[in-house]
Amino acid sequence: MLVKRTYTQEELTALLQRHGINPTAQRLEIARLLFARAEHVSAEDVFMLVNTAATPVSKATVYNTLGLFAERGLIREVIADPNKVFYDPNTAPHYHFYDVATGQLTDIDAEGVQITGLPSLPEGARMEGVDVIVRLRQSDRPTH
Amino acid sequence: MLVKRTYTQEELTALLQRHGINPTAQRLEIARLLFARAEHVSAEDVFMLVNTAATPVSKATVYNTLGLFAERGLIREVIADPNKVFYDPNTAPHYHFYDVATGQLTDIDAEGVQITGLPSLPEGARMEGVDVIVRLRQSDRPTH
DNA sequence: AAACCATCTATAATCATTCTAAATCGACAC
DNA sequence: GTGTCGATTTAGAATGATTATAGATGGTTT
Ligand SMILES: [Mn+2]
Ligand SMILES: [Mn+2]
Ligand SMILES: [Zn+2]
Ligand SMILES: [Zn+2]
Repeated sequence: MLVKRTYTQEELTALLQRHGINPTAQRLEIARLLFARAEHVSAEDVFMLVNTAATPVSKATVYNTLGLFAERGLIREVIADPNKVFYDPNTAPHYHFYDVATGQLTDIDAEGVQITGLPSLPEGARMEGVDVIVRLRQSDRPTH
Repeated sequence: MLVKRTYTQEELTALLQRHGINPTAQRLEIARLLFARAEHVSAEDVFMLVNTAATPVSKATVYNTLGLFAERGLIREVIADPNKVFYDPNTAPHYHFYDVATGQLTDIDAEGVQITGLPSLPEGARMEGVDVIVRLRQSDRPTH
C-alpha cells in the first residue's frame, strides 16, 4: 500500500538513481509531485501541477519525463480512457475501477483478488502485467 | 464462441433491427465485414476494408457507425492500445492478450477464467463490464 | 575559455477522433 | 411523377493528445 507523503530531496534523488535516472531539477520536481499525491494523473494534470509551482517545466519535458519514469518502472501507465494515458505512482500489482462518465480511476487492492484459469501464454511470450479494469457507471437516478 | 461466417442480407438486417439500428446500406456493409472477420479491428481498418469493396463509405460514417454499434451493444470497444480503439464483434464476456510490441489483440475465452475477491462497487455504481488485458512481450531472443 | 554531452524547450507535425454544415436518400403525401 | 421531411452520409475543418525537430541551456571536463 502506497502511503501519501512528502519525500525529502535526498530520498527522491536516491529513488530516481535506483531506477537509473539522472535526477535533474525537472525530474525531481515531477517525481515529488507524483509521489506526494499518489493519484492517477494525466500528462496534462502533471503539466498544470508542476507549473503552479515557481519553476516552469515545458510540456515536452513532462511527456519525456513521464515516459522515462514509466520505462524505468518508477511509475506505470494505465490505459483505461481512450483519450489519455494515466500515470500511476503505485507500481505494486493492483487493479482499477474506472468511472466511464467522469473518467475517475480508483485503485482496487490486489490483496484478496484472485484471477485463475488464464490460459498459458503464446509461445515465446513473456507477461508484462495483467490489467483489470472494472468499468462503472453511476446510476442515473440519484439516491434521495 | 463466435463463429466466423457470412451472414445473408436478411440476417444482418434483422441483427441491426434487433439492436434498434436502422439498417442502411453503409451500416449493413460495415456489419457484414465486422462479423465476417470476427477479429479486432480499428476504425482505420474498417475504413480500408469497407473501401476495397465497390461502394465507398466515408470516414465519418465509419466512426459514426462503429460508435452507434458499440452504443447499442452490437459490438464492443476494447481500450488496450493508447493510440486507437479496437472494436470487437464478440460481445460475449471474454478477455484479451495484448502484444505490446505489435499491437495484436487475441481473445482469451472467459470459460475457465475466474476473478474472485473484487471489492463491492462504490455506492450507486453499476458495473458495465470487467476488462482483463494480459500484456505480453515477445522474448527478444528468438527460439533457434 | 572551448568542447562536450545531456537535457530542456518552443514549436511544428502527426494522427486518431470529433465536429460542422451542406449534400443525399428514402419514405410518404399529393 | 413531384414535393416535402427527417434521417443519414459526406467532405473537410477542427480538436487534442502525443511525438518529433532542432536549437538553447547547463553543467562538466580539458
Ligand atoms: Mn483518442
Ligand atoms: Mn494517443
Ligand atoms: Zn492505481
Ligand atoms: Zn475479443
